[in-house]
Amino acid sequence: MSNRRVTQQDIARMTGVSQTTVSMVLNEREDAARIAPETRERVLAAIRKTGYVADPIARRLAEQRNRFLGVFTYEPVFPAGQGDFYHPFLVGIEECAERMRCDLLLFTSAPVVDGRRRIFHQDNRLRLADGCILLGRWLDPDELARLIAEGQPFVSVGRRDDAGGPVPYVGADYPSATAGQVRRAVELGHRRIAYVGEGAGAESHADRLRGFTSAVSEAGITGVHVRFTDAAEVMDELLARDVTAIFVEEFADGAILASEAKQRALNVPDYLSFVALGDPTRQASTHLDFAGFRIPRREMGWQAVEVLASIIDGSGGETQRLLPCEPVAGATLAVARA
Amino acid sequence: MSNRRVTQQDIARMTGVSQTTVSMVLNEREDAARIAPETRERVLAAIRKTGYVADPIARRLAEQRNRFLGVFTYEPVFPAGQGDFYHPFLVGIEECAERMRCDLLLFTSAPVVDGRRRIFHQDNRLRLADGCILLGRWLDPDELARLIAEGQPFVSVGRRDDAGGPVPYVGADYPSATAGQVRRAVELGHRRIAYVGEGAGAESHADRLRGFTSAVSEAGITGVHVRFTDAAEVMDELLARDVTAIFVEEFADGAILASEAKQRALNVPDYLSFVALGDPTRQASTHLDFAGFRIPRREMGWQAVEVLASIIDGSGGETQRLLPCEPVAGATLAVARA
DNA sequence: CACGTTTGTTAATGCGTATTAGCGGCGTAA
DNA sequence: TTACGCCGCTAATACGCATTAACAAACGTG
Repeated sequence: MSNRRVTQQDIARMTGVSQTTVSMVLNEREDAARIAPETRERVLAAIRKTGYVADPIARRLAEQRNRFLGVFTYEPVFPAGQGDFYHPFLVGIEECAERMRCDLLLFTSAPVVDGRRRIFHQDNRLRLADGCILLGRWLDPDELARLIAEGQPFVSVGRRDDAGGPVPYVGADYPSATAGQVRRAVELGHRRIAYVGEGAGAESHADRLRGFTSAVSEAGITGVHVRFTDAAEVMDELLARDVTAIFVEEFADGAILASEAKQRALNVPDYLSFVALGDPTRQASTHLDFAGFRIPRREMGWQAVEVLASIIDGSGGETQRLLPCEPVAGATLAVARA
Repeated sequence: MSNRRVTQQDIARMTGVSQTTVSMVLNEREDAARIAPETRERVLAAIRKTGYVADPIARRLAEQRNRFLGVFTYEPVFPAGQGDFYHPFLVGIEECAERMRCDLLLFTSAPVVDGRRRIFHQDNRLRLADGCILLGRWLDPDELARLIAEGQPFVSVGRRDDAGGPVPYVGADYPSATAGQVRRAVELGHRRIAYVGEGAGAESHADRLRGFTSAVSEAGITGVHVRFTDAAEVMDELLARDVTAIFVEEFADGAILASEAKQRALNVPDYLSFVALGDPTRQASTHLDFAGFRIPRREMGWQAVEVLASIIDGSGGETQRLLPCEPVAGATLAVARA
């Protein structure tokens, strides 16, 4: 028995019609050609019997689409560690893809160079999909620029700066969310607050710092920006600057700083308040219920697929969306100490 | 300006050679044909100038294989809930697929009928992949039989009974692992032990009970099989039967029964020992460190891809593998009470 | 000089699909 | 009777690449 895939030609031979007729029946092209109901039934019967499915590769070559949505991540899609940051995005992506009757193609074949995957390489398979979702804290601007230049349909999950053109994205509105937390702190009497983190590099970090800075200046209070290095060192500096509330870019750093505070017998939140600007992205163990906000990751994944679909079928519409983050009251932000 | 992609034909025209020559240069087919170094350089120069990349679609069409591995699950691949049972399998699958330079195709488009997805349906896209990994506690025997009958390359993660023929699988050796735990209990003086669970239906359940039963009879002790209904009810029965150790098929049921024991002030493990036959598959919160074994889920995923690859390229070899489970000492199995 | 052999290149073909142009046969109106 | 349109279907082609067979030219070898 031949292991070859069944083709339209096979179906055609079985039913004594031409390959064209089989294609017509499959695509229900009533406009292009009429098929006698009797013939159509014969063809359909053969298709059912053999379990024939159109080869997506050939189909894409001929008609330029195959109902595949590509998913590219710089790290493995299924991380071995816990605290899986990508997971909620993928839940949303899968849900929307399912609704659109598309299959998900994970580009696991992308080779790793210098510790991370690359979109463009010798055997670039990106075009196997109709369009592509890009996931990752940071995306290489050069690769983004090339995607845009080549006109490949894609959407980034997370806001991206222009890269030789506007980048389609569905991101979280970090500036507003961060500013909201700053205002909350101000209402609670905080007048000297700190931002601990890079505040640069990845767009998501820059956005947080931007929201922080503008809200601080608007409220007329003092904002301090400190990079995270060593817990003791950072804490020394923050205390020296008489800060009453600490905004951490990374949840995990917040957990570390809070435990440092505990070691020094500084009460959280009475002496020192904490705000975590988003969900944990790294493994972080803490019993604290951090104040901050929740990134709508599932919704972001869902909407990214929506935007991608609109790009693919050229229906236009806004290709850059910022989604609001849900504030979390938490238990680490209290009235500022006297 | 035309937005069309650059093709080999374009390169050929630019350099005054044939499309074949361009293809030869690209694939470095020294064996098939020799290219003059001077010609090769001219072609390469044009390629560099235009930034040409081979169209993967056309390439796969000519090569007659996709380098897609399909992944089918009856439930969504990315479950919304925590305690994600599939995840470790997928980690292994992805790792191996990456090594084989294959992409993963998730059949998210499979429609849900009667509360679960089906492999076979109107618009069956299974053949889109070169081969397919099947994931799930339970697989429909009819669908398995059809897969075999149609000669579709596939591998099940988890042992499956014959379905009109031997089913290729990579499973966990539940009988041995369970028997090992029984022997451990016997060594600790247990003489009346219970198996709580279905022990039938899914192969993984039947396998556990089989291992339990044979080890019990081999040791000449008394084994009791009880289905899990209501915690109090089950506990009544087990105590009435004077059981000293409880083997639970489902981790979550073990957690429930242990808390029932605690309510009755029965000490675990001194009065009552517990063995969980595998990792949690449902959400289960417990502070107990259960005795039992660990299912090598990641390894199973990895090896399933290996077996699938050997089936696809027809290199033969064993298509049914059982992997050993790592015993876990835990803290719930102790010397039997007097 | 007839006859291989090696070298560099190309024409032709196939992969599986969608699409376009058309072809006979038939009925109907001019 | 001719002209025209409709019906049901098919031949031919394009898509971009890889592969195979073949070919022309240069180069020995007896």
